[in-house]
Amino acid sequence: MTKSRVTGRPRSETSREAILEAAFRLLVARGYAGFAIEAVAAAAGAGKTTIYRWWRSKAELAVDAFFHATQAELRLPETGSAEADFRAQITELAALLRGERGRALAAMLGGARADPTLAQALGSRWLEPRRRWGVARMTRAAEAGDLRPGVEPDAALAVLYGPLYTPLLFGGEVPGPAAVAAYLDIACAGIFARS
Amino acid sequence: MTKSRVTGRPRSETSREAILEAAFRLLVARGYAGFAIEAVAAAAGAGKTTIYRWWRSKAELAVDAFFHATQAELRLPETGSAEADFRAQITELAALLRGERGRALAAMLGGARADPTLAQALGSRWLEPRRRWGVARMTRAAEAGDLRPGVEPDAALAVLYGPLYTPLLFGGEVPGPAAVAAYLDIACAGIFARS
Amino acid sequence: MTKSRVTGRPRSETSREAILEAAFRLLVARGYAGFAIEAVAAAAGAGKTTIYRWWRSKAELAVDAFFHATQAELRLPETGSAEADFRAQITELAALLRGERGRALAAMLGGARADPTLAQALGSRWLEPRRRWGVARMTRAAEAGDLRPGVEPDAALAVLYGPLYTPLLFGGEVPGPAAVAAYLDIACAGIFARS
Amino acid sequence: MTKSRVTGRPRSETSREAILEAAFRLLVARGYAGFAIEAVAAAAGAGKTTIYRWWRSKAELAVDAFFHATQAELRLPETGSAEADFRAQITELAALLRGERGRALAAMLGGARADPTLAQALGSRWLEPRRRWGVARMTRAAEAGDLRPGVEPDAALAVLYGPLYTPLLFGGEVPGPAAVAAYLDIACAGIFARS
DNA sequence: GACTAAACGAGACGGTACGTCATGTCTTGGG
DNA sequence: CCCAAGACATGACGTACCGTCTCGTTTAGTC
Repeated sequence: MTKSRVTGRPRSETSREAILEAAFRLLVARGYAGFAIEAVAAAAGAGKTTIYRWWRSKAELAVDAFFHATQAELRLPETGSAEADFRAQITELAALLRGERGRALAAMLGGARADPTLAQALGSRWLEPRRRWGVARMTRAAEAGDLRPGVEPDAALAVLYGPLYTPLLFGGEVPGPAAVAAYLDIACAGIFARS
Repeated sequence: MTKSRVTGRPRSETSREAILEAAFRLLVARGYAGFAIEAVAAAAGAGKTTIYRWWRSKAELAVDAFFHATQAELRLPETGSAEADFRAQITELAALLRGERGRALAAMLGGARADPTLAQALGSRWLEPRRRWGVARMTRAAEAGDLRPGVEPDAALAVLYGPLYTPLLFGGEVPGPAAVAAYLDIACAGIFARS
Repeated sequence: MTKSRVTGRPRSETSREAILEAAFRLLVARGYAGFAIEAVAAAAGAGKTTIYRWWRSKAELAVDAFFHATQAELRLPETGSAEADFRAQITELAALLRGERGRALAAMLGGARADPTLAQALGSRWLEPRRRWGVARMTRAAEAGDLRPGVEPDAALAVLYGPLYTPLLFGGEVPGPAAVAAYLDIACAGIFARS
Repeated sequence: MTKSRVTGRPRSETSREAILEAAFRLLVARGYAGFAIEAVAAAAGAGKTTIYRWWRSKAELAVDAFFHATQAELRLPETGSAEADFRAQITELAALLRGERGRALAAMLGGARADPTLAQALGSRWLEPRRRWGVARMTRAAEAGDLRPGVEPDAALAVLYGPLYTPLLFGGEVPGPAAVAAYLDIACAGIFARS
């Protein structure tokens, strides 16, 4: 239990949101390089001190800004068919990555190489929840006998999600719906048993 | 036809190599963030001018340093079986990425998000040659009837290579030999026809 | 007629004294530079608001703190001999300036250059009363025929007090008793008629 | 003999002078408080780095700026009469202190209380040379029998110069020619023997 | 063997952003 | 209405690199 703070001026919610929104806009518009704390402060009409008070690093701020804009927007579906669930989720994810959020995520992924704390934050807040759902769903599919024999959940997830993220590395575009469907056809053929 | 330069002191090969080696070492040791031109110059015992004379940007220098260390080390194999060729090449690539070169490449991939010229340089010098070989090999396999029906070469390559690069994005480790084999089993099952 | 304030919590005398004493201690210990409002508030266990409510500027607070510590400690003597009176008063003043109060005064004199309100406050509360007494005493001495011919009171006071304060300007120490006596010998020889 | 530097781009004299002049102007116009390194850099069209490269502190820069504007303008006279020498030098000094240079010096004297290095710099570069000349001249006068008996050089100098500097402490004006003459009459009467 | 001309090391230059600090104002809940 | 606590916008601090520039010094080939 954290000791609840009772004295002093409370944190300004207005300022917090202005900062997160300015940060997200800068991230989208100018990439992680142009994402300077001073620029965020100026754009948000906030002081640098306020930013440093609440976010320990550029990394934390970037991740928070991303999630402030993304929220719980992504569904983690659950139908009868594991293949349908993964296809739906990945298709939706691809759509998100093709938009502003994708630009922001790509920008952060760049910064993540230079800043391990950003990599870790992204891993624990973005990747890990999806991964947990994926492993669980894949395991249930295995128990239901829906996977081809010898398919390990980890490897299957790598094959399903890897092709989606890779273009972000080399500055390419996230694949469009047709390309996603095409690679999912292949990946699913390798993973799921056909009745 | 550019007029051939005949007079003046010729470029110092010693200096060029010292710079490339210092750059590579810094890239590996401190990531793209710690990869400062001033630091490279100091480590190489060179002047900043010399670096800026021969490399237009950090990006170019980084890429050159990477290839100076990597050379033509990667084989693009050619046996009777497309599947065997891809598995061999990807397994070898995974081994390279797990070493120093992988660290350097990961560092550059980070910088590439902030610096489009680096992304482009990496794309054209690293990714594209491999991709060309991959497309050609995949096309020949298709013509030989080795692919499952409906498999497009682009999508197949995405499924083969994507899982390898993705961990670089989130700060993870490049998969080890067993993990590579496991995901290749799945990917190949989706791509190649079984006799 | 000011309307007497009847409602609300009355001003805390405890807090007022804690602030003045903390201010004086900081002034002595760390000079005008280290004399930060935040530091005073922290040392006094007070809020910054309380300080700003009651003192309009650092200058006012410093002067108040100085006089809170000094009070009416300095006698303005009155014997038969003007020379004796001035020597006594200046000797006593020198002793005071060599102690904590001198350190505080010196600190404020520094701030006074940057802050005219402080200079003015010091002038009107510290210098002017002494000066008034000095002019009056000197005038009476002139009327009594105790001054050398042509000696103007203002100039005489400048010669008497100037050597005392000057070392504060250049970071030197206030002169000790012997040095004070030595310069007073000279100054008095120039001012007072010898019977 | 300092080792002469032979490599690298030589220091820009243009930049050095622009900085010193901007610093002096700011010192005169806005006091030591408004004398910010950033403001100097902006006004001089220089980078902050350049200032920090050549001046270790605000203090050093201020003192250098003052002397750059003052140069060897002050004569240290030498005639037959010690009294005439001192009167000439002090009268000239008073004139200087009443002008821009006086404003700058006053500003620095304020800063000196907060910054001991400034006090020291001023002491060693401004006060000490004058003091050395004063002690030497006074000693020669003593040997020539020109001083009243019992007059110590240090005390005599304090009486001569103290009244000139003291007004700087309390924000007052440096005395005008008439006031200087009046106090010098008194001081000299106490110091010099009359034939 | 002197001359020419480009490359070299060194490092100073004007800048930008960093993360920290103190200022003076404000906004709470509690006394 | 006062108080403490502390968040807020502002703006200077001193540092680290950026990419450009100007030096004096090699180090070839050409006359």
